[in-house]
Amino acid sequence: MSTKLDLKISVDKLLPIIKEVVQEVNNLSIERQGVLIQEFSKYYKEEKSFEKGVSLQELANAEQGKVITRFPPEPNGYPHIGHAKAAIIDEEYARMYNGKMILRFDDTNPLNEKIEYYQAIRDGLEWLGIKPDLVKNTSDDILVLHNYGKRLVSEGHAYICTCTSDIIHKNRAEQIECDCRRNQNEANDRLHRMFDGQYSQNEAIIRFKGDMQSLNTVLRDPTLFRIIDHPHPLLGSKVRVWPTYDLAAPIEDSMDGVTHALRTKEYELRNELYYSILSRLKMRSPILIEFSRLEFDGMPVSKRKIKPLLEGGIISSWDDPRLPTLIALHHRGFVPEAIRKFILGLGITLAETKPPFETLESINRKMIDPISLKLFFVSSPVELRVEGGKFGKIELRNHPTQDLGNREVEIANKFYIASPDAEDLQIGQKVRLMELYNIKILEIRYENNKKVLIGSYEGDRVIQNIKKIQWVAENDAVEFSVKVPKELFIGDIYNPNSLELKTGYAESFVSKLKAGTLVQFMRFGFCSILNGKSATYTHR
RNA sequence: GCUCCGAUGGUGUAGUACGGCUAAGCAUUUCGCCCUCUCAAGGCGACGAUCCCGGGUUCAAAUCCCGGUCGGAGCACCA
Repeated sequence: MSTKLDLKISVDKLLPIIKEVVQEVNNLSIERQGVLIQEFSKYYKEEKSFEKGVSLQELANAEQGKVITRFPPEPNGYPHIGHAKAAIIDEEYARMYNGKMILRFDDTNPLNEKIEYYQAIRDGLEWLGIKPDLVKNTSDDILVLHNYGKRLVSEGHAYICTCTSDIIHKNRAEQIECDCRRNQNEANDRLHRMFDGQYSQNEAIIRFKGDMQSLNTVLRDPTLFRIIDHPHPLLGSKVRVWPTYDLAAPIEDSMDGVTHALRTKEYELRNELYYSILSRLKMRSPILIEFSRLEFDGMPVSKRKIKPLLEGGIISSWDDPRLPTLIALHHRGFVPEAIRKFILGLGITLAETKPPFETLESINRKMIDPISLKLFFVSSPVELRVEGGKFGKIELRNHPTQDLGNREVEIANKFYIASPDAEDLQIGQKVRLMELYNIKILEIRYENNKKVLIGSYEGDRVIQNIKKIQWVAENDAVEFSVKVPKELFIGDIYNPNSLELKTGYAESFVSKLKAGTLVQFMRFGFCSILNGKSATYTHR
């Protein structure tokens, strides 16, 4: 009815009829109602593609209220757009089925984890508006994991291998089982030594009895535990025997009740191992689903590429606007709703592609347009003197259609306009100073080698079809600069011109704004305020 | 090298499990027009895909089968 205008108009006439029908239906038995619903549903085909791009396709074997997903980042760096994809998909599915979503820090390698990163990931998720139903660490379960490992060994599904990594590597390639695997009678003894600290790092590992003949090399007796003598950010040096991802992930997922475990597609080959470990342990197995990684062209996500730039001082921090980290996107002026909509629009695909950053920008632009203060900034300013114009205080609107308040500006006869505009103007041309008045260019001269435009006041009324330009009053101008991020990498190499600095004057009003305020500098672009003197360019 | 995965307009995707309703929807980009005190937003429109290639099955294939090509991943005591 909401889409049929004629019905809408005559709603008061329809109301009695509607009430009658509702009464009639309510008098029927529940069974009868069910039968009728079935019948009627035949006439109403589901509109599948309704609001496409904002909802995910159905999950296999998903029951309302019973779906549990999990987002398992390793706390080894700042979360980026790739993490956002995984986390948003996990959360969206949990929400879609009225289920639960777990945030699990997969912190099983003390060499990589840092306490700082646990927090950075939490902050990133919070910004995205993701509230996990449970937050835990894989390391919380370290003893349980040890027990499962011991069980695998004592039941003959795993063994302690003391071969060198070279030998292991070679045997894998040649599909040969080593003696460690074959001597089951030594297993228990070795097991004790493993956990009693009698082996040193690199001396022994626990390996899964997979299948050395398998074409899937992951199955050729992969490592389940190794010894790492390095303090863990949460457990210190108490623990030396650490599980690998291959062991920890399936057990944790199974124990946590995860029904649908989503991961990126580079894990595809490990699915067989995952299921195999759980079945040897006779544990319930989640459904594994994979999707492609998310990365932008020229904006690498990999720590391998970013860390050198950071360490070399080329990039000063993880929130540099050229980076795809969540904190960078945030500080640059992207809103979390835009990230979510963008990611959901991508869907779950196995195709390895790099979506256009412009699409994200476009979504964001539409979202921030109504909430951005519309202000003036002139880059590479050129002086403009107006004869016959008014002096004194005037009020300017902060947004043409939204109520975002006004600002007061004191004007005189001197202004600055942006150099690209100044270059364009011809003598005799009429142009409007936005929100102020019209002028005519009388003269273009040079004073001390600097261009100065002289114009005359030509009335207040808005004239169609003349150029409208932004301006800053001379006595209201503050020096201002905007950082404009470009592609960090071109192909595989660092782009030295990836950060451009545009300098000029902005209205003094900007110095009153809090960091993070979103503005649109008219005819320049959307920006996020950094402080009273600078901003970061969000996008055009 | 071996194994696995993928392949729809410039880009990202929908559709592909149950072949016809789709010579293919949406978004983005680009370009017009309208609106507008912005180079933004909004409205309208246009350009743009023989659905990687070659065979086959079928009355009918983007959708099924076979064989290629190209791209990605794995072959870690990382996750």
